[in-house]
Amino acid sequence: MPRNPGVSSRKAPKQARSNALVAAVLDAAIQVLEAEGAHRFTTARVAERAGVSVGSLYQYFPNKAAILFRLQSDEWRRTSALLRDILEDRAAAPSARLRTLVHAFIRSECEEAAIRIALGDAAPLYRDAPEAREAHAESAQIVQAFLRESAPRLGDGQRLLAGDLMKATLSGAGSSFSAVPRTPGEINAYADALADMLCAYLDHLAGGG
Amino acid sequence: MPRNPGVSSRKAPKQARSNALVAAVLDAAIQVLEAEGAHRFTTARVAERAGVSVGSLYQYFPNKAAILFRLQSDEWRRTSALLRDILEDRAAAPSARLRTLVHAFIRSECEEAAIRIALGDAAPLYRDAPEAREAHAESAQIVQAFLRESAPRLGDGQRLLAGDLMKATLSGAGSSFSAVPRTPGEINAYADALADMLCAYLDHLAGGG
DNA sequence: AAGAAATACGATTAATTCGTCAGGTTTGCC
DNA sequence: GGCAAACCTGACGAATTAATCGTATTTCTT
Repeated sequence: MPRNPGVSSRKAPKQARSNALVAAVLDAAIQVLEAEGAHRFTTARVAERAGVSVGSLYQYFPNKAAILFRLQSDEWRRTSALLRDILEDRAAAPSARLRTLVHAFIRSECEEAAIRIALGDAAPLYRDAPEAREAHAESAQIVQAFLRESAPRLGDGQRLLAGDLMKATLSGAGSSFSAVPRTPGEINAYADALADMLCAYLDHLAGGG
Repeated sequence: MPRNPGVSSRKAPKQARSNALVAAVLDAAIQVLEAEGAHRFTTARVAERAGVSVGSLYQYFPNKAAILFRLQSDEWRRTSALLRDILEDRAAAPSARLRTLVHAFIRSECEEAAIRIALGDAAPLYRDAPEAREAHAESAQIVQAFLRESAPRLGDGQRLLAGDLMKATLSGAGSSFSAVPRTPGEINAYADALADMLCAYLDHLAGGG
């Protein structure tokens, strides 16, 4: 779709003010995205909100997509950390961890729904960037480790498949659910139902694999 | 986001040539979407590909979003029909129907992946149209009827929740899976895994509900 | 065949957008 | 102070786009 001109930093900031500028730009980007939507997200608006000039912005981001990619990238990193923190806690039973994860994930998905929706709308702009692939690999590995522990009798192929499916289910059900504003009660009930489903599947895998 | 100017037909075609024109436009729209992506989907390109002028196009569609909404609407109708055909066939056991549905759905999702991805990318343009709401209600009702039959002991609230969850899972897992090209073998394996998961959940609902 | 209604055309307008570049300003250092 | 590197600025060019409207053509009716 749009070109794929590399989405990494143009140059690294060296002085304090340029670091502050990059931070201000990213902050402003979130605000613009949240307040105006993906459709009105322009470098000019971001620069204005950040209190800098477009020229400065383009000194640290090669194009508009790079800003969006950076935001999405940070988001992915936070999600990976969440996965790791919860799924690697071997003090709790696997199904309990899974349930905790689902609740935490759905809650966070709903809290920042506006940003995530806007970022999703902008996905066509950065989706095909080569830098995007590795981001998913990390969370996939965490899920694999979890499955290796909680369904040890599963073959490698089956485990890869199951991991992909669980990841897709979590993120698909999450974004579908958070597309409309939700009350805390709804969030809890939905997360419980989703946890029921994933736990039932985990049992199925561990048992009759 | 973009205005919400109503997305219904501007006027109904009355003569044969105008009916043909509308059909040609819709056909061309699919081709443009598939060949160029949502990002390059313009009324001018659609009109050119259809062999008509922009002016004619705007006589039957009030704006660009209306064309996209129409395509998505047709897609939703086909999916509803699929749901109904498979889930209402009371000759087969519920879990068998569910498995059949998952296979059919995932296969169809992969067959027309390019269109669906492009249509999804364009979703911000028509998502907020009031006409969109009722489209989902129909498929929700079909799933509710299925659950009323296959998990009769479930309370109304639980059933609504479970139905939403199953719908979200199906479509979320489907679009996530079809985001990359797949071989028939992969499609089968994934559909089986997803069916396993949904069937395990259905058992859970019917049993310990 | 003639008038009315429906349909088709496409140049044009007004708006928006991305990203650049020539030149000014600040910082750090001797 | 004075110099160079880093940094900042914002007007501007080039491109794209959605949708209109005055005019021309076709079809229907009588």
